[in-house]
Amino acid sequence: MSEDTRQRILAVAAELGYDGPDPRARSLRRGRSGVIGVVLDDRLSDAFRDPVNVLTLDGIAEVAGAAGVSLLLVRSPLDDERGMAPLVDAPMDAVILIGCNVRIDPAVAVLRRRAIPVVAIEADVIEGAVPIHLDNRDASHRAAAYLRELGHRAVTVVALPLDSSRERGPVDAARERSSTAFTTMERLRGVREVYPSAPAVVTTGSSVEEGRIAGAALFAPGVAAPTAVVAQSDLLAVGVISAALEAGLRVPEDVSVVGFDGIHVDDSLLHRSPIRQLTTLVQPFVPKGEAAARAALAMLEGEAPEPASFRSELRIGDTTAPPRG
Amino acid sequence: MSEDTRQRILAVAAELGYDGPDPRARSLRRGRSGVIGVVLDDRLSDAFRDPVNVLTLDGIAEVAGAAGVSLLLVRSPLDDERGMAPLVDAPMDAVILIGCNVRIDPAVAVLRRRAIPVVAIEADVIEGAVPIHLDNRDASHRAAAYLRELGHRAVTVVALPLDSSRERGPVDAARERSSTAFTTMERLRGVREVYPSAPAVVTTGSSVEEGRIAGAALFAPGVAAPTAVVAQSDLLAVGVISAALEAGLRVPEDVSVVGFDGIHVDDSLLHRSPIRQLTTLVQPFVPKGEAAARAALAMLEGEAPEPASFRSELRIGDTTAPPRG
DNA sequence: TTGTACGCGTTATCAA
DNA sequence: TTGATAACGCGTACAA
Repeated sequence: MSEDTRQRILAVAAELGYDGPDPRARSLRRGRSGVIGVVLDDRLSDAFRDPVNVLTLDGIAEVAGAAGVSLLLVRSPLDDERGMAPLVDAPMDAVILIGCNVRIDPAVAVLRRRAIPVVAIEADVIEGAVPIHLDNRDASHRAAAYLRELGHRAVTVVALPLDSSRERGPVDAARERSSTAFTTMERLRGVREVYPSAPAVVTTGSSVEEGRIAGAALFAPGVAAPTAVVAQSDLLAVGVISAALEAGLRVPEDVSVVGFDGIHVDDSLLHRSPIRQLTTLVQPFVPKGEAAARAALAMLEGEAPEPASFRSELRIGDTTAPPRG
Repeated sequence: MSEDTRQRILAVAAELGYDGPDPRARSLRRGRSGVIGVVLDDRLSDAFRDPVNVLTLDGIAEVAGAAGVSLLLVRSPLDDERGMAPLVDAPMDAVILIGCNVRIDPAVAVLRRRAIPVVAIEADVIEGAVPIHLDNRDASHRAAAYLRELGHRAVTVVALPLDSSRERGPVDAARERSSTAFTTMERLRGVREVYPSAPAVVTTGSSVEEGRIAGAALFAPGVAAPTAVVAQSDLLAVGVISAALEAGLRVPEDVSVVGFDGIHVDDSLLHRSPIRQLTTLVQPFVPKGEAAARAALAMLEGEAPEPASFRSELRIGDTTAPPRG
């Protein structure tokens, strides 16, 4: 356009107090909002307390940020119909599901019909969602196999939640069958492949405190304590260790503990013991998040998304040893 | 409407594959998107690494979540004109600025004209923004006064970034004057009220590694080392301590270190020393975030927002002691 | 109770 | 290069 016209327009615009395009109208017209939704399972304030989520977000943010896309944090829809509102009402071009234990098929169905791309991290197979996979089952199998090599026979699993009800306590066949938490079940199955009858107790979430509670029950006087515990997260593992120490047991001499995740663990209780490094399965959080974001962006561009698969490594620390006697 | 009509409508809707209201159109028409933007200063992936941001987000998420509002994470606009795009393009009903060192007045001006409420946490006075205040200056003053009581004379400040350029190195009058980082300057001024000529070195951000780099320079052989260091964050303090230990100095016998924030600190280097608790200024992150979110929600409802002011407490740990001799 | 028309602010298209 | 017009999908107000 001519400089003349340009100036005239700018003048009128300024006079009218025009502040540039309105994002709402723009996104209506273009069908794009420049926003990727990230669905977290917990209350956001809980989610931020779990390094697993934060590290995964880290990877997602890295890729999304570079593409000029913002992240919308949404809590996983409750079973409640009305609870689905935030997910359905929020303007998003794509959605990434992080560790969703809750069954959110109905919500995903809505997103599908809207042609909103969905990427699912470590979820069960979801029709129409691009999977980002982690070898939860195989990795747990390897950890269990390691304990078997050490000579352990009595192994108990301290598990993540089985479903959104989040009841604490021992896992029985019925609860297992009705579980909606894919990651929890995969990790449990991996251990059962080595220890078919290993008992499991479920917690209400991944935290040191929950691990401590579960551990306190395991190491209570008068109960036959396991010689090894497979915790389904590092936070739980730290809690279990702490409960063991409080019960007067030594780790790893009296009881071995394995974790999962490979986060940077900090707990003062550990530091009062000679333990320096947790035996755990180290998973690649950041690359996982990056892959998820890349898949989401690819789908936005109409390209074929790339499913991705990641592998965890067993890191031998000093919380595992052969059983006594 | 009659049941008859209702059924007919539902039938047609299903037939046409209607999936409920489109969020984009709905938000255009209603002028609301149900989204609060949270502006962070760093790349999001860096921001997630800083517990300060995470804890503040924690508080925001708590309140926002309860109100059914989602959070949109946006990176602070670069000085670059084009860099403002994400902030201006994203559909948001209100904006919370977290620790913005960069001068974002232009962006805020746009938001103001759009009548988008702005809440600023620990920012300099911004026209039209509701302030959430922390006693950075007074708190730093108290920490410095404590060092003075102990008898320290040679105190150096290890500072957060002064501006978006983020150049490492000593702070001179010119750089101080041109600083855009309000929090950094307030904390520095607090110390200077007690030690008017205390030298300061600036880092590129709040991290253990940056603290280590700054500390390494302070404790280099042949340089007159300070007897006390005021670090402007706990992460920096940990780095400084670690550098001191590496330089063969004992903390607090040879050098005292004060932090800021009161986060849960974890660093294996510390645990190889007898240090158990950092002397630091503990600030109420979560309440601060909650207050910010409440202010944002209030403005959305057209109510008068409540500015808030928070106070930090000096927590005496074992990283401070009288100077030698 | 039901149907219809308009406007929210853009952007895309087409004609001049 | 410029100007006019339609359509995105919803909510609301008004008329039938």
